[in-house]
Amino acid sequence: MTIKQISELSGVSPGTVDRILHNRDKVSKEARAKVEAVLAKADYRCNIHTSALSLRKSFSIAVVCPTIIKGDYWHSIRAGIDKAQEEYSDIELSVQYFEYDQYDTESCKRAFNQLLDSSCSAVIIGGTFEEETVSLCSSLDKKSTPYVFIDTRFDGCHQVGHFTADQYKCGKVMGKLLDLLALAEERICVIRLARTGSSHSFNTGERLKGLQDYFSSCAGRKFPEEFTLNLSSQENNKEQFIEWLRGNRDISTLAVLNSKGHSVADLLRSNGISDRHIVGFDATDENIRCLHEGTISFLLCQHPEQQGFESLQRLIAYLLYRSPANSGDTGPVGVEILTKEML
Amino acid sequence: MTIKQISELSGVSPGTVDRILHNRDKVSKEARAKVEAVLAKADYRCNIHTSALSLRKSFSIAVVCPTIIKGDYWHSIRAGIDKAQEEYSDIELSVQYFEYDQYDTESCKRAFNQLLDSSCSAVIIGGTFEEETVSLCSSLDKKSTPYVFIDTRFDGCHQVGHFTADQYKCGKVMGKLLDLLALAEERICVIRLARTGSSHSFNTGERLKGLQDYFSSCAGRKFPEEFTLNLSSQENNKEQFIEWLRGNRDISTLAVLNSKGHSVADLLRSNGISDRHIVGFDATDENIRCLHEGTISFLLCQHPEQQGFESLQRLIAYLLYRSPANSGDTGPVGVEILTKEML
DNA sequence: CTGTTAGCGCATTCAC
DNA sequence: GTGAATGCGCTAACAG
Repeated sequence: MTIKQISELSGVSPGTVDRILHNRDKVSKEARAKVEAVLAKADYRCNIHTSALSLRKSFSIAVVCPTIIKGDYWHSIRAGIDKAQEEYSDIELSVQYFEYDQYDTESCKRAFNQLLDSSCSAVIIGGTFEEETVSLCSSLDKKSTPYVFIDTRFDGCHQVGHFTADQYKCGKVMGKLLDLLALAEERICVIRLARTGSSHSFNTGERLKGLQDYFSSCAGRKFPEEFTLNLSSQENNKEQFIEWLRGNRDISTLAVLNSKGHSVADLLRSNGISDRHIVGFDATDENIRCLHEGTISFLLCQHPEQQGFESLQRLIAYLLYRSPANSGDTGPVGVEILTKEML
Repeated sequence: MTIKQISELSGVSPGTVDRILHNRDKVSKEARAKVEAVLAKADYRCNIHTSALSLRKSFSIAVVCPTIIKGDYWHSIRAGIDKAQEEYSDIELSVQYFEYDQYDTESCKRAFNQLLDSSCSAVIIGGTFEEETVSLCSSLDKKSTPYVFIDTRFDGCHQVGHFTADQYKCGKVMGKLLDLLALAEERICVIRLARTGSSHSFNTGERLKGLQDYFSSCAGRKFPEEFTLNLSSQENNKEQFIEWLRGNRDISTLAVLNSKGHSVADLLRSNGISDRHIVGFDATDENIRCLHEGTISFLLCQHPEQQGFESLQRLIAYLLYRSPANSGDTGPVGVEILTKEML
């Protein structure tokens, strides 16, 4: 079913049909009536590719995100974005990255300002710092530049889409895995990694909530305890942790709520502790290595590639057709459990 | 980079460039040299959509598969095929299904013959019966009709692609889950569902192998035992099974190697047995219900939708461009672990 | 307000 | 052997 066919069926010109479809210009009531009558039963669907071909618009997409490190989370997201660019190669897209140090607010501000100076048609935001990100969004709103969120979301923004896993569910699933790994009388510990800045706070918070809720509804099991570990500066904090583990052999199972599971795994290994289970997040190269080695038992993964792909896909649809904002969840991307056996 | 640009850069006409790109006609050495020089550094990639637009070919795809039941495995595959058809809606595709009863060789033969009578451009094969499928493939080979396999594969065929999870790995993963669910002193039982016909034998065989290999390398754990359960005819076989379970309370964990986990779960429930764990395959509606109810602990899932999507995508690429056969694995689709908490 | 036309990238046909 | 012309579905600009 093409525009031409519609026009023939309704006795008007293709131009008019196009005008009605994209409610571009003023159209007479009669013409509209005739065309819509045909449209009602014809299930016409616009061919996005020929449409783009004709529009021959070119879009520049900006991506702001934490520094992309090979084999890391945002590296996979970029892979997904690349794939989408490939898939829609008939649409002229240029993608520019603005990376920032996720532990440095100033670097983030700088990246955001650069982005605002560059003229871009749409933005993919991988935000870390709430205040700065919200401010960025309101600037974009003013310029009516559409944007989507990946991984995080903040309230009070008008994003066109939002791509992330359901972190609360992730936490629940993690709870179940921990529950399985630890025998009834053993203890579970959630390791909170101290970090400069408020990074990932929303996601890890949701995960913790899910985890706790799992254990609340779980009779006959001690509630997991928490340990705050500082991997960066104070050496003695690490040693304290190791000592604590040595002194509490019944702590059999450790949860790491962000992608740094490998750091904990390596720390244990370098101290000759090999009788604890670790469950972590994200299939980064380092974490995969630990899964291989057996120092991590389970990894919970989002689908970063899919997130990247769908983000760009969403923006393209929006740029071409202003298709409805769908600002809520865009079909929340799922969680995946990864084990050594799957590698 | 367009054909026109290439032609300008190399000082020939677009027609000639096209001839060279698709090595269609005889082209003079000089022209070829000039164009290939430009091509070498220009990384031209044909725009599949405009290409299809111009070719305005229409393809008819045939799908042969076991009867599609709503909420079942092949239903999801069809969803993926539909999605691909949507995504490539600029290419005129008609998809026709030939379903057969997977427990009835004759019905399968009938479907295969119908398929061969219908003239189609390519085939997606969800085979069950080896002999019949191999024969179908050789008929298709003779007509040089390309085909891909979903879910199963048989040797001696010349498929253009093959979309399935790695069943051996699935088995290993299942082993790990069973190992986790059952306490050290408890026993694990693999339930083999007796079925008419040789259905799914390859897949379940691979799964069993993986499962066994997991436990071989797993010290201090009894090897899982097997029970062959006949759900269809003999009532006493079921009762025997229930009695056996009642008499062996240390059998805490049951594995079902195909998608019928829900049948076992329901059987236990209707007999008031609720202290056993079940691990099964495939996220069918029935299995999902059991996961919800808590009667199934884990489901291992392939990505049937993705398999369907990629199958059609692969065929399109092949039909349009005879792109290299890639008859091996086409990036084996992964396995996924599903739990109640993810729902 | 509406029909006509040209052109996007590509493949084919038809003159040369 | 090769270039020019045409049309696929769609949009935009222009002329009525």
